[in-house]
Amino acid sequence: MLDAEAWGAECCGERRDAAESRQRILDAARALFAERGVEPVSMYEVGRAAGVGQGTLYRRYEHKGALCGALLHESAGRFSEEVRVRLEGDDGPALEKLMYLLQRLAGFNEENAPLLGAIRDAAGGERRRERYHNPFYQWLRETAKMLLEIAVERREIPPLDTEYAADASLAPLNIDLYLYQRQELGMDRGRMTAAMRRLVLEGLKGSG
Amino acid sequence: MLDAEAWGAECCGERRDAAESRQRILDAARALFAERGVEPVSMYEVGRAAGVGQGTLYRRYEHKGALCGALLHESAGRFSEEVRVRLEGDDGPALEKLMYLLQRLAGFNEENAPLLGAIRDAAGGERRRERYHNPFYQWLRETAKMLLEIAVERREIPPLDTEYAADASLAPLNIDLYLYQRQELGMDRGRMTAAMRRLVLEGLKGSG
DNA sequence: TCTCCAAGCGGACAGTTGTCCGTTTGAGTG
DNA sequence: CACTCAAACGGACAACTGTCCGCTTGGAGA
Repeated sequence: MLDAEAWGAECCGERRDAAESRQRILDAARALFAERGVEPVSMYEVGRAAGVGQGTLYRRYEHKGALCGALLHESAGRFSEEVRVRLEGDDGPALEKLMYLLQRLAGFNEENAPLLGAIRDAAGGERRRERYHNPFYQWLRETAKMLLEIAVERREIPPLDTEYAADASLAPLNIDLYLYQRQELGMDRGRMTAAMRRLVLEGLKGSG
Repeated sequence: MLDAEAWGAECCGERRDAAESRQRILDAARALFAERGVEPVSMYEVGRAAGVGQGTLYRRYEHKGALCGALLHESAGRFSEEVRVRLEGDDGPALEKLMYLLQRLAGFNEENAPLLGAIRDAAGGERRRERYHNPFYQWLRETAKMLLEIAVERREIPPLDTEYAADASLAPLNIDLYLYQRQELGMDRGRMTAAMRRLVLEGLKGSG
């Protein structure tokens, strides 16, 4: 499960001054991001606006991606909880549930595009591994894999490499491609959902 | 077609001093990258090693991604040429040809991982669009789309949204996911190829 | 050959990231 | 309350990106 704290929430035994710094950083970031968007705001500015030194800022959030992750925490928790509830029931085909996951993920991309973009940008160079090696993606991956395993068990689909198939199913929803399709290519959500549905449920060779 | 120059080769009417600078920059970059890897080398260092000022360096290559693109030029040209030749013949199913494209792309990732990673890293923030809006990806995309259209025409597969399907087929081969699967998850190429083949040729529901 | 100027040059610079380190402080313990 | 020290603080700092701008130069035309 994707627990609280997964992507950078408050830790537990925080000293009072530390908690206050954290809150001031988050408030300042929220305000600046709301005013000017996420991308053009630097960590330097956040620190200045929050009235904390560089050391304090980076001690709490070691890069902009971590800060954005913390801001995304609530939204991500809601998302994973809603998905959990829907998947819990024993009703309906597992592939249908996988489609639900993917559609909800598209919605999550839509709602949180700027923060997700910033998180992605921050995970470059020596932080490349964090792009996939993070609790949120791990949860997506495990959930998709589980659904595919159930689908195989129930003979909805023949056996296949569920681990690879999970990554492959999620890959078209990576934030960069998603934004490219939406903003540059002008695809609408309905079209993308329909096309994705076709590919997931029928594959290329499906009955159309 | 992916022409020369697509990703940043020499331009045509270059002044002699400019050509010399460009060559020195490329030589210095190649040497530094070979010695220490791509990621930890900064543009600043490349400029210093090449003996050119910042202005000259950035006039030629406006960011590290562009420099890496230029270094990749030859390899990318070879790749697209080889694919072109294979696809030219009128023989065999279009889906087989799509698989060929994807497998060769996996090989391209493998051979050029560090440069591709650096290019990706450089395309963040206000340069997000360049991640997909570049001649190389456009060529991949158009090629995949064309093969899917042929497959539909020839009744290899039922009609579908070829544009979306092209992006979706290429998405699992994005360099970040590819490296994660290879390096973090320890998947081997054979497994990935087999799993991809299954998904492309049969879809999830295929005859297994 | 001389003139001219667009193209090219380099280095200073502002703004940023992320680290380091000496100083301060909050919260347990006696 | 006084003591202690790990935790937290802030600001200086080195390194880097990308821009700007005044100076230089290759090469085209007279």
